[in-house]
Amino acid sequence: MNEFNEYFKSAFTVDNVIFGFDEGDLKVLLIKRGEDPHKGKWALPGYFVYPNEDLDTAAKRVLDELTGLRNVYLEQVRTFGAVNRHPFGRVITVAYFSLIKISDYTIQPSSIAQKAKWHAIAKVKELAFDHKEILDACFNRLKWLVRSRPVGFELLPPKFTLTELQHLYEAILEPEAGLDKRNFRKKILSMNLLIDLDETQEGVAHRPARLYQFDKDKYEEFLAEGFNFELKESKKKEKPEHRKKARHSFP
Amino acid sequence: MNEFNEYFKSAFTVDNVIFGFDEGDLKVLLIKRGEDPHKGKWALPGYFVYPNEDLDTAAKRVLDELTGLRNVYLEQVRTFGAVNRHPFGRVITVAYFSLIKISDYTIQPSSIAQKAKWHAIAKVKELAFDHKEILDACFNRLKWLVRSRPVGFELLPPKFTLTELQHLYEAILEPEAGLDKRNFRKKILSMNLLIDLDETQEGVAHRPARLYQFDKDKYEEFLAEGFNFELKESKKKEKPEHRKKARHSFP
DNA sequence: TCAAAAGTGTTCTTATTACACCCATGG
DNA sequence: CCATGGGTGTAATAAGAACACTTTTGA
Repeated sequence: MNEFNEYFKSAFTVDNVIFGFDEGDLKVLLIKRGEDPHKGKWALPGYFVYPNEDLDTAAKRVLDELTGLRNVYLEQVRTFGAVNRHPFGRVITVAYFSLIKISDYTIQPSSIAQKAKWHAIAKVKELAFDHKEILDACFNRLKWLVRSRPVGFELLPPKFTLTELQHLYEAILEPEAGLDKRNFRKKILSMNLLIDLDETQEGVAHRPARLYQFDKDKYEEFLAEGFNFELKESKKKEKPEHRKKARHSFP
Repeated sequence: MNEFNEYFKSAFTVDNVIFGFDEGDLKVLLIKRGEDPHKGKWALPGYFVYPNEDLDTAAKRVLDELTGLRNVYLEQVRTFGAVNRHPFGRVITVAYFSLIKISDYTIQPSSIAQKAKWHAIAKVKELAFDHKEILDACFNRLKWLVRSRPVGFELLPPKFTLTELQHLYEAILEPEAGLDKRNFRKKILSMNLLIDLDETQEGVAHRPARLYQFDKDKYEEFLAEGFNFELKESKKKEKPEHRKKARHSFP
């Protein structure tokens, strides 16, 4: 085992891209770094993995300390390990993302949580370390995920309107021309994963929308069989082109 | 920085699931371990990541030392880091898979390569460490990948018949009833990613099949736009059921 | 009564599926 | 001449895309 001692001088961290949805924007929770390296820059919440801690556990711990939330959607995405990515030595980081309901989030008393702030994804330009690259990778994974599994609900409050749901999908998928309202509703409702609560919004200056709830039980049933949660972008405003020769539209 | 010394006592490895396709079976290249731990068991090829080496580079190195191949399809899948997965200490491993043409593979002179052998995926039941779990994760990723990108060609010799291609897809996707020959051909050919070589097989005891080649240039073009490489299982032999209520068929 | 968003169906087009027979070769 | 796998087309069905007007509320 002596011959391997050389290799036992590295460390690894987890970094967590925590997604939320609010005011029509997809957001990510970032920490303003109080110390070097990268002091003053925004960074993903993360920390070293303890010697006796599994990777998933570490990711949950980071999330819990920051938001007080457990039992949320959390998934490993990819590991980033460029040689010089961390000034302290060889540190690779395992990237996770989680989906939380911003309405459930309350700032925790921990010092780190005091420095946390939600940022609209689209406006995040630069982050500490290689965190921008990590954010992009997680955002891409989310784009894929949302087409294959109904995880969107993880980001919405328990009761929501179809328009809110559509806006969430638009915030994630960023279709140029938006999604077609009628087709979106048809597709979503045809999945039978929504419970119509027979309630409506109150106090809005327009016709109040019906409220729905995600039917988690029915979802579990479907998971066994597998199903399609794809959503395609409306072509409405597409400039009249001489119709692409081949339209193998990978979603 | 002292406060972090505690964490710089770990190591990480890469493990590589090397897929090949031969005799109608999807195969994986495994190494028979010559030393403890897990002496005598089959394991994925892998090694510690050198202190000054990127993760991808390490994965390529492992592949190169074993097969002599470079410039092959290689992708990171997931990182496995259970606390006690390795008896030498805390070692997490970054899993990769690669797709190679078995016809290009020649056993390398290195001692490790002498112990390598191809195993049909379906027959691999137990592996050293958590390598079976890693293999399963990579196989699942491949199943997904093959539906979204035309990577199947990475596993075939430069010239192949449509039936060989179909058998490859069946080996990966494992559809219960096989794929429908006519629909498969229609779909594949409609993608315009194959060059008809205007050659045929020789020396076969039946009508010789046409040979095709993958059109890499055209693929690069398509990549810009995105496209669909999905293939669905034939329902031929499905027992006559009262037609599933909802058939959101996630591929 | 106005502004603002909710809600709702139909038609057209495209993709997917199911399905059965003749063809070319070597032995 | 036979065994083996190669090769081909069509019709029915399902899914996706385009598209515009009426309704309900608060201000």
